[in-house]
Amino acid sequence: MSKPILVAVAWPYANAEIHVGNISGAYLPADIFARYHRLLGNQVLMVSGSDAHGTPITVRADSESKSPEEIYSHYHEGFLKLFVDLGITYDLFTTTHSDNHFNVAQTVFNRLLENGFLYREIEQQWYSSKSNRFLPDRYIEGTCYLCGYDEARGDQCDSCGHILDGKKLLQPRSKTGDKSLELRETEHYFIDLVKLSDQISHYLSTDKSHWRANVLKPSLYTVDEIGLHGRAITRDLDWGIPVPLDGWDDKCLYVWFEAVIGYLSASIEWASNNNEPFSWHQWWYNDDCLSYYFIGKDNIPFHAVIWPAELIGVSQLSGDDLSTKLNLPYDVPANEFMNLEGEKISGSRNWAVWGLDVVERYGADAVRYYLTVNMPETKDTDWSWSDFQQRNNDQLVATWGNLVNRVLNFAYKNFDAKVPDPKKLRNEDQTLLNTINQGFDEIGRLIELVKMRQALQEAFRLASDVNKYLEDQAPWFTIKSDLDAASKSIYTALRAIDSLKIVFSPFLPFSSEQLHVYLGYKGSLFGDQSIRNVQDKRWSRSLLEYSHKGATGLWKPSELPVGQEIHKPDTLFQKLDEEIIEQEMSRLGD
RNA sequence: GGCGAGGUAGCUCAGUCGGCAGAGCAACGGAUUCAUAAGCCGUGGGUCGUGGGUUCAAGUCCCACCCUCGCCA
Repeated sequence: MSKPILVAVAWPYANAEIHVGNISGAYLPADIFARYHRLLGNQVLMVSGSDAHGTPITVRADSESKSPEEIYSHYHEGFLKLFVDLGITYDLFTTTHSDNHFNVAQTVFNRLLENGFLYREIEQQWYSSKSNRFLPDRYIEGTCYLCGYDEARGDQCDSCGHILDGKKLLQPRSKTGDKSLELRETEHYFIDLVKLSDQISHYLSTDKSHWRANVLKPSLYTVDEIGLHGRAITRDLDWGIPVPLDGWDDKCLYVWFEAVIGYLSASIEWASNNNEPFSWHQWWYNDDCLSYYFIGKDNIPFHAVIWPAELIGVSQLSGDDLSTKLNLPYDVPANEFMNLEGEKISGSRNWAVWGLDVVERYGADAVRYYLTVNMPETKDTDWSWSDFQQRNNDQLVATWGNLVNRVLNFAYKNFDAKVPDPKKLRNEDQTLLNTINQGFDEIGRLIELVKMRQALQEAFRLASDVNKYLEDQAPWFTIKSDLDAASKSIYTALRAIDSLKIVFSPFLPFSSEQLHVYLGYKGSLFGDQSIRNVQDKRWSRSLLEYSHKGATGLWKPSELPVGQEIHKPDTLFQKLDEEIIEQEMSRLGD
């Protein structure tokens, strides 16, 4: 039975490059999950995009004398390249800066307004009479009203550490030195989370036993114990999505409100790009669809509370008259953070391992491997270069890479580069194959529970079982006296690695594809990724797509044909010299 | 200060319903050679942060405290 699965992945904010912590936290587990479900034959829709709007991007644009669009485009292009190089197979990776997303976000706003979940309120904000605009707190500096430090930021004082009310700063000025600031009243729309809080509470209390405690507990606590309060969803800002009301077009939707709508808008865009404009209903108006949101822990409140609130409040998009309401998240398997050499990753201090950089130097699968065995599923974990080098050599290369190499080489050299005919298999052969067949169920179950590190560990256990089997059978010995026994052993080992190729493929897709070729298969396990440019009414932009067309991989044990030709093998993974530890360490820091 | 997460082998981490402390790597010993000096067999290694409590039995449940990290005041 083929099931629709929505794989919703955190939207990277387009004012910084992606580092290994971001990858390990959200993008990689999502890809493993999506690839596995595609191999099972489920209908996967994996979407995300660049989060392009908001104040941090305008701040950066100002400081670099560029337009916000230039900033966002620069990082967006880098994201696309990284996801291709690393094999993160989004069916669509788009952007919030698109006609489609503007339309959907504005529709959501209007719908919430119609349904009575928005209200207006007047608040005070700093206004620059020099540049004739409101300035968000992040733009403001001044003297701390608590400790007198004269370079406090609008949201926090770096001297005394207190969170500040930006409106109380003494001698306020903008980051660019503008002192013509005054408090002015401005009106904004708020989402009425109080009105929605019973439904959120009910949602979070019903059938959530599969949710991680680090996601469910704080969310329930916020809703049931602290209580929700209304939140402003508009800002005085010109880089963003205009509020779709007469007289409000100088204000924008607040970025936290509109970016999460991207999951829905990207699904709609995907459907439209594929000329099936309503096919997204299958993932959004369908009780049978399971939607998984892969995010980091910093995003939990937005995905476990606010996004469900928006969906409940919207109920259905205007004009849709269907038997179900918009689907709420089935699971939000948020990960903790990955640190680097024991310290928090920090782009500004150059304390980071950048995705594009590390994939270029060590290859996608080596990086995917290390990020999976070290995935912060239950607590913060640490990227250590010494650990990376050792695990690469002692596990990835030694256990799996070497197994493939020894089996393929033996068959290539001693059996005329063909899969030998085992005739009838012995008990010990069948026992090994049975063990591996059971591995499909066990590893699949773990992936479905989003326990990726345990799943990969099980896969390695199977590789180790094959190594043991080879030691027991010693075909390099029997081939001298009993060719039939050696044939049975090598046939069994080939079939075992052919199965393991599938088991490893969600984690290590590139090397599995390579092994697929070495084993003499035509075609590929997965489909293709491609980047292309599209022309909106207002903007030209690029997006990343994945097509599963032509993919032949299936989540089931090998049926390796006897006599199939084996290609001359080469190593799947490279050993790393100890020197890289020192080299990489010296790159860190300023 | 409040909330949350965490503290288990040299390192990275599992540990479900309370039932004889586990895995991988590292270390040490052994047999072997098809393979990227790889793989295989075996061994050692722990006051489960500290102190109390409940229990026939506590890494696990309860209380207090110490330390680390994060979020919020």
